[in-house]
Amino acid sequence: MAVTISDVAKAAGVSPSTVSRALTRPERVDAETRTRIFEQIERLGYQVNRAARGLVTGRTSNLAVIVSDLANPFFPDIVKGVQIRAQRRNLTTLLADSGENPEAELDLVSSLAPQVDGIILCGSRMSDEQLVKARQLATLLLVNRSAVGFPAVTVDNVDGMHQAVRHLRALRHRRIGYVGGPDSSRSHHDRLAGARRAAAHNRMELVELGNVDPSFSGGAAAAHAVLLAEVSAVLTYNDVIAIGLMHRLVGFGVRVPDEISVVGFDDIPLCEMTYPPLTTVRFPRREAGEAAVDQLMRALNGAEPEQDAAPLPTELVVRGSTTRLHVTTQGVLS
Amino acid sequence: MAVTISDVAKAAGVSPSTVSRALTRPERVDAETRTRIFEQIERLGYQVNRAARGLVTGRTSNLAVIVSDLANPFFPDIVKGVQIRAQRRNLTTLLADSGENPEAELDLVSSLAPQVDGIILCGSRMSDEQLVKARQLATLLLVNRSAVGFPAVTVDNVDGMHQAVRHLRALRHRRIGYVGGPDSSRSHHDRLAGARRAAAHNRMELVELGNVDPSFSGGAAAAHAVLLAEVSAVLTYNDVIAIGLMHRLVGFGVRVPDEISVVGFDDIPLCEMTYPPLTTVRFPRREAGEAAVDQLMRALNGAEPEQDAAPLPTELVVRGSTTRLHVTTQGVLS
DNA sequence: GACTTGCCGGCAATCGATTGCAAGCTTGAC
DNA sequence: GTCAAGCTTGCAATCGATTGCCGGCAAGTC
Repeated sequence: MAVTISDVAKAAGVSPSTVSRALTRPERVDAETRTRIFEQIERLGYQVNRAARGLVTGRTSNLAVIVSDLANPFFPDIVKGVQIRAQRRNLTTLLADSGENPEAELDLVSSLAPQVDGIILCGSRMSDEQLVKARQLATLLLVNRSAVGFPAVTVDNVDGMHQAVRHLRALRHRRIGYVGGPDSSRSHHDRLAGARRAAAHNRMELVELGNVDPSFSGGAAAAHAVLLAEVSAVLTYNDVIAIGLMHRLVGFGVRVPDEISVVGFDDIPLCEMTYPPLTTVRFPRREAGEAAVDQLMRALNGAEPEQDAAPLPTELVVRGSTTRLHVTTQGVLS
Repeated sequence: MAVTISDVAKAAGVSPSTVSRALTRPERVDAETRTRIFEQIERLGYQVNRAARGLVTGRTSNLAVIVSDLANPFFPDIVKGVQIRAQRRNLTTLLADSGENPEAELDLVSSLAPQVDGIILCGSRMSDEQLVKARQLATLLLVNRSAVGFPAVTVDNVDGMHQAVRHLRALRHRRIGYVGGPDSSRSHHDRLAGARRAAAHNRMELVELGNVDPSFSGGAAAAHAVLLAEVSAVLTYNDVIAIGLMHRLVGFGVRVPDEISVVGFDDIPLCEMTYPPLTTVRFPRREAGEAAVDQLMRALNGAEPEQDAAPLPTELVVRGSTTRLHVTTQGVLS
């Protein structure tokens, strides 16, 4: 069987309590005894039994991440960020997939709650009421979603859009479109607001092209609206929409970026694999994952959610789907 | 605090042992008592404390999945399959990412081992020796990798390639290429063998175009070899390579599929999003994930790995990256 | 030299389940 | 009517840690 704390105690010539103390409050045990204990721990390959520890402390040293869809390329980097930080803190990560279903998400929270110290909700689809219920079950932390009174990790969507618009402005575009995401999404509204403000600020015309499902087919479906709007460039709610849109535009024989420039949001790995590669705004996913663990731990230690951390910075990534506008209508050729 | 087994016992007017028995061996307790107990469990919302149970039974009811890279679109569906089956069996899933690093993978196994009943290794990068070491730490199950004496879930790579080759044959191709994956990969060898045999069987010429890294850039790097080989169609080790290859070919101005047909393997979600969409062979990932849990449980109950389950079936998915060969060289125009 | 103070470490209770053993009861056979 | 067999249930030990409490000892104070 496995090595227990008593084995170590016997080998080091102390009582089990002392070994336990050496592990959990090292300063409470004499330096010499401590090193003797750690030598034996090393030699015997002792590992704490987390079940036993959890039983008495009430803490599991587990944390859960719930994402809406594992296959969505947006999430892996967030999860990786979480894992990195969690590992450093000696926490184990459980990962669950809600399948975009708010009820399933709430069920997951309730079934995961007893097994974890806290839960990180990535892009939660739950309503505010459901969130409140969920909070009674476990300590929560939201990523890329915010609700009053909940600790959250957010990114600077508004500034990201500013950068994108400025980029298009520099490339001489004047009339641009925005293909929106789900109306229920907070980040959609932030991004739209950012686009509006930046367009106004740069004296550009912004055509709002409605909301679509944040999926490949949603983006494809927006192609008609984009063409009808006669814009020379399009911003989109996210990369997946942008990629679907480009796909359909190319299918129509429209040249990207020569006839229409396209800008995504998020910078998922796919962006480099499309033809042309997609210009986009980077969402700092790994950083968000790491920050999530830190904030969750802070919340577990009783911090107020009021101390909302500043949004994480975003950054424009220029690739091949945007280019300088060739003005031909007025006879000006660039 | 949480509801315990004693609370339920008190409420139902029995001893804690009886409640425990009702939970773990229902047939050992009187039917009437049992229903009384379950009523109280329901009413009080009792949930077993898994730490406490684990402490005495030695089982954690946890299982781990280790993948080489979470961001690889190949894995999510496998993980989903695992989660579905695990949930049904009341198991919790831990997910870890080895970052393609065999040593890190072994470390993960050793740190996860005490917390789980078994570990599912997806496309493990470990050497056979490392696998043997890992086996001493935990009960293992391999997915998409095989090694003698280890229980594994595999798919029918050979037949998949047969289907792909037959497809190209029907489209009149006669001289085709195969861009290989890592030489260390078992499935690469299976797929190559399948391609060879199928080509011979269909009287086609198979040009082996070497091995590349199974990544987007690996695929792109193979473009020159493909062009030099003067083949009219290419099979690839996997979809990611195929997509990288297509990307580069299009960059060279080569029309896909008109000049060269391309076939991938795996059927990752990306295949539908490329232009043209990629013809490929479906790797039944969700099914593999589900089978993995079942087989792992069988292994935990002491089954012999000899009873190797049959490989899961693969299936050709025809999309837009393959087309009928237009024979122009001999003056024959179709 | 007596007494206070504080560090160090052991004892024993505890967390919430499971399970071997045995007692009590019912049932049925002889 | 007695006794064996079998079913149901409770008692108490156990899993492997943590932690409050207390005693022993050394150092420091007056």
